[in-house]
Amino acid sequence: MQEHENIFEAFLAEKGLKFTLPRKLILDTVFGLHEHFDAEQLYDLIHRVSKEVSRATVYRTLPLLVEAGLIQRSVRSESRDTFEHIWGHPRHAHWVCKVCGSVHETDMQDAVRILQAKARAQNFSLTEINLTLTGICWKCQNHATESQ
Amino acid sequence: MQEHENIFEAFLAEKGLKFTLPRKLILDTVFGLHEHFDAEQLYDLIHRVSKEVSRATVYRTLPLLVEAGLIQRSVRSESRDTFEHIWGHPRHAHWVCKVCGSVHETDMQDAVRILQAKARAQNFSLTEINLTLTGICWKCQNHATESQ
DNA sequence: TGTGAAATGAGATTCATTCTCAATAAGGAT
DNA sequence: ATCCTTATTGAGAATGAATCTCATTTCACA
Ligand SMILES: [Mn+2]
Ligand SMILES: [Mn+2]
Ligand SMILES: [Zn+2]
Ligand SMILES: [Zn+2]
Repeated sequence: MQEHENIFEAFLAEKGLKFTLPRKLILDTVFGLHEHFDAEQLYDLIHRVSKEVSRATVYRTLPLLVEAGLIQRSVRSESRDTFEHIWGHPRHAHWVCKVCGSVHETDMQDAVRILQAKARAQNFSLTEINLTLTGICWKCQNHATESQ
Repeated sequence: MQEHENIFEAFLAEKGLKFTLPRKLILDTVFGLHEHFDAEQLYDLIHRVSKEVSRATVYRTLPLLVEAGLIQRSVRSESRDTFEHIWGHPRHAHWVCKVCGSVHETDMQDAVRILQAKARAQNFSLTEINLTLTGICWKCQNHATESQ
């Protein structure tokens, strides 16, 4: 059994909930992915493997995974909520280009340290950090320059 | 004429758009507010003063204000997009308590400096910073302790 | 005052997400 | 193994924020 399964099972047990097959399938698919994803993409992916999980269960399970600290909401893409796993992944910031829509990631350990100190100072028990930087990427700036 | 009006008018002119009465009403209401708001709240507020602005125009104007750099999307509240003005306001981080839902703000000039340096280093033209920290506030932690 | 483009309002539409509820599955107790 | 209670599920209906449509109005400028 993989560690994220242990974590989720323990989390569910704590709340008197069951580690069912649909929940296991969803969890494993999420941790088999290494990109941001939304509920619909996840539902499609699971369906390639098995027809066992309904859309409703996908939508119901995602908030449980968030609560368990395994995933977090990420940059909202168009009109959909997106997620990414955080368990086992370093904190990173998202740089969103408002021209081409690309999303880059960078390390943010230095900023994280500052924020964690701030959280301690005000007695805030910090679990998620969501840092999104919006602007124009270097590629799109170059395009703008060329076309002048 | 207030400065945000000048900025918006210049922005619109640049794009061949007009600084109309509905847009002016929306802008002034936004800058008369000093809290986070969503489109519906804004629409209601404007309606107390005048029946001149439709819901559609509110929804259409908000992205223009974002593009003009006057407001930005903020912490998503329930299912609605929320906004806050940024022009004339220092950057701040949002601390969201996942128990009571409260949203606190703190200064983040130090983190901003780090991020701006990072943006320069990778040639990213940075216009918006959105930093949301999720966890449990000190009040809710105390409640949890008391009830044990 | 006339012209063309931009803007608007009312309401229809979209579509991601949540909800409902009857049917199942889990798993502890006996 | 069988009961029993409670959690879970799937299918589809419902919700509702946001967007779109399009006929009408306003604007800027000549
Ligand atoms: Mn990411
Ligand atoms: Mn704020
Ligand atoms: Zn770009
Ligand atoms: Zn709280």
